[in-house]
Amino acid sequence: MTEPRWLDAAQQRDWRAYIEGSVRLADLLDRDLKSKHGLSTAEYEILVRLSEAPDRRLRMAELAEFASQSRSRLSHTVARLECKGLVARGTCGADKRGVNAELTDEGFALLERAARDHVATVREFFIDVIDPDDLKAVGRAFGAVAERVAKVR
Amino acid sequence: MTEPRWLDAAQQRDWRAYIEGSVRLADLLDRDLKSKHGLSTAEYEILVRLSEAPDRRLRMAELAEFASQSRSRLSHTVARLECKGLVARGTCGADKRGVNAELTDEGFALLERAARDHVATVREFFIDVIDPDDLKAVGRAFGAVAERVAKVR
DNA sequence: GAAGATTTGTTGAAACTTCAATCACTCTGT
DNA sequence: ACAGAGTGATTGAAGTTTCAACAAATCTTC
Repeated sequence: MTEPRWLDAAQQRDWRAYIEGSVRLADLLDRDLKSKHGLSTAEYEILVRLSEAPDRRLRMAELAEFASQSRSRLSHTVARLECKGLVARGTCGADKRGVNAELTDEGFALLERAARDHVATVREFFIDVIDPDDLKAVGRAFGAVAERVAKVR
Repeated sequence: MTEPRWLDAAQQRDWRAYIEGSVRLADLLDRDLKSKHGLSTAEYEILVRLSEAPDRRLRMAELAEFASQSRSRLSHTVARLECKGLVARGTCGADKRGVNAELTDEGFALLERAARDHVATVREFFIDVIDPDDLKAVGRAFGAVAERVAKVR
C-alpha cells in the first residue's frame, strides 16, 4: 500500500510531546554538565560506563556499544578525554588489535562530583515531575523501542 | 543537604531505558531521513514547522522556538536550506530587524514525500511497539518535562 | 528626542560529529 | 601455512553545532 497510515490526533500529540520534552531536557542536561564540570553528555556517558566496568576498563568496541556511539566518534572523544587526563588508553593483552580505555583516578574523582549534580538535575527535571506509574510506563516503552531498533541494525 | 538523593533501582532502570531507547531511535530516524531524502532531523523539523504556519512562513525567532533550536543554529541551517532551494528568506514588514523564513513549493513537495516515510518509520519503531496506555503515559510524562524545563530557561 | 538598554539575526572561529579510507591484526577454509 | 575475508581502531576531511562578538533596529525612560 502506498497510502500512509497517519497518526491519529492523540498519537500525534504524544509523539510531539515526547520530541519536544526530550530535546529540551537533553539540552538542559548538556548545558548543566558542561557548565559545572566541563563535560558533554557523551563524555559523561563514557566515564559512567567505564566506572561500572571491571577494573574500570573496557575495550573500545564494547565501550562504543554501551555508550551508544559510533566507533569513530568514540575514538575522537576518548582522545580528548585522554588529553584531559580522565582516561588512559592501553593495549589489549589477548587481541593485539584491541585497545583498552581505562578510567584514571582523576577521571573517577571528576565523575563522582559530576554524577551527584547530574542525578540531582535528572531528578529535578525528569523523575520528580513524572507520575511514578507514568515513569514505569516510560521505562517499558523505551525498553521496547530499544529492542525494536536493535533488531534492524 | 549535600548528600545526594540517589535514584532507586527501578527509577535508575527506567531512566536508563529511556536514554538508550531515545538515543538509538533518534539515530535511526536521522539516518532514515538522511538516506532517503537528504534531510537531517533538524532540517526536517524546520520544514514541518514552516508548513504548519500561516502562509508557510515564520519569523526566525519564532521558528527557532518551535523547532527547539538556538537562533545561531537556525541561521546556519536555514542558510543551507536556502541554498538547496527549500526555504526562502525575506524581510519582515513591521519590524525591520525581523527576517521571515518561508517554505518554497519545492520545499513543500519534498516535505510531503519525506513526511510519509518518516511517519511510517515513527510508527514502526515507536508507536507500534508501545502499549497504547504506555504511549499516553509517555505523552503526559514528556509534556510535564517540557513544562518544567521551560520554567527555568 | 536622545542615551542607554534590549531584541533580532548573522557571522566566523572553535569544537564536535560523521563519513570514507586506511592499517593492523585475526579468523576461515583449504 | 597461506590467501582472502572479516574485525578493531584510528585518521583526516567535510559537514554541523556551539560560542562569543557584532551590527542594526526597537524599546525605555528621563
